[in-house]
Amino acid sequence: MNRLPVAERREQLIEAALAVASRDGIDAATVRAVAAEAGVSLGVVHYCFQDKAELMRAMAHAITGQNASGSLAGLPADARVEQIIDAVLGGLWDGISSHRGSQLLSYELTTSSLRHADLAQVAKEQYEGSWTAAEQALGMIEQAAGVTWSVPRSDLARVVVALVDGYSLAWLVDGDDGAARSGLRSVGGYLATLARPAPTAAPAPDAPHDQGADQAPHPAGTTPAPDA
Amino acid sequence: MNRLPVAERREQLIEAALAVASRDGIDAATVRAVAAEAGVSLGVVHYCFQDKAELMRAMAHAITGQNASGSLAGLPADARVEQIIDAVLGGLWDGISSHRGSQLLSYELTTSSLRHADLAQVAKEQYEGSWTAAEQALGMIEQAAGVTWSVPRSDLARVVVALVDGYSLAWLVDGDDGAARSGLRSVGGYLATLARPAPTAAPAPDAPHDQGADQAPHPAGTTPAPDA
DNA sequence: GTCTATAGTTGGATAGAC
DNA sequence: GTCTATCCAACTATAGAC
Repeated sequence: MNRLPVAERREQLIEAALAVASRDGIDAATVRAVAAEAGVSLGVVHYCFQDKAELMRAMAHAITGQNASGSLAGLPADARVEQIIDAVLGGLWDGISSHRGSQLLSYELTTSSLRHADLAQVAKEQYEGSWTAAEQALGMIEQAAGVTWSVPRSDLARVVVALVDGYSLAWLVDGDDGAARSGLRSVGGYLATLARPAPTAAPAPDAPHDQGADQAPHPAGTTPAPDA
Repeated sequence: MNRLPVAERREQLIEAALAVASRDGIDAATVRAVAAEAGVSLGVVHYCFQDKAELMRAMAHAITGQNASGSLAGLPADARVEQIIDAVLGGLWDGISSHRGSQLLSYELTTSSLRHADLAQVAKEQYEGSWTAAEQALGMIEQAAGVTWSVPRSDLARVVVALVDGYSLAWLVDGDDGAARSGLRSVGGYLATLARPAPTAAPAPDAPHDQGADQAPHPAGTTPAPDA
């Protein structure tokens, strides 16, 4: 109905695609369905996007962008490593569990990307983004808690992403929010195990680093409580 | 051409479906494609299966079954917990990484199951099977190493499955086998952290117990998603 | 039991009117 | 720029010949 500039029309269609695909699955996000969702006619979509793959790529780009944005709000300023890690993982999980459809769509996009050459870049961008975000979060934890990690940050980021992915999938299947939360909490305890007091610069003023002590590879003492 | 009893024909078609879907993706596993792969005509498939969903369910059942089969061969008899865990995770990973298509198909099946009521049971069965297999594997490690876990075995099973899922997804995307292996190894160290010497029975020095030849084995896959 | 033929949908993409 | 109309391909499913 309304005549819009192409750029705005594209945004509108991307949002419509996101709505349909999150709600009904990636297979339901046909060009027709997206057009209907946006209230435009079929031809409009093909006018704005070269083909369906380009629309899907744009949708994927939009969803990874929004995932990256809503994560690290205010960290607890003065707190022990465990608490900070808990807060970060908790916030992350809140973002995931409150958007079930989007989360499932993300996995659908990943698998589709791995099968169709048209979308080959999508999965790589998703994980590049996830790993980078996790690394940044780990960096923020370092600063906030006055610690460094005893393993390379990139390796740790990979563990975190893998865990969150794994727990997300399980939660999508069985819907057990409690199991996911307690599982993540217990893993947070493991992460805390890998933290060491920062060597050079003075740790945060009001966060004495009694934590983590100097431990060898397997500190049997600090086991993550698997559930609470 | 050949006239086969329905049961055998079904087996043949299930294998054809598995071949097509592993190779070209779940969307490519159309009734036509499966019929062509099996070398039969279109009608035959509809004669053996009520509809496409039933074929997909049968295929899913077959893939979770085969995932369950190929896992815990001989464990190292006399070894420390770390080594035993390493061997189990390593064997598990070998099974996964040598069947990329099947692994990816598992995730496709999970997401499809979560979207289509026809396949609702598939994902639940996949994870029930994975969790059970992981618990059994943990039990075998307990016996082989003479330890018990300091957290409930079911919680631990969930962690293991989540980690393997997460690393599998990442590996499907970036193909970095080394990162997956070293990540799993480091996680194995974490698991060892949770082992305690078994209280009652003496931890027999050399393989005291029967190897579970009839055991169902490991975690199969699911799907991926990016996180924040 | 197996095949051919075909019905009946649905989806991607384009042409051309306005 | 937008809409209608249409083409063409692929799919599920069934009917009916053999």
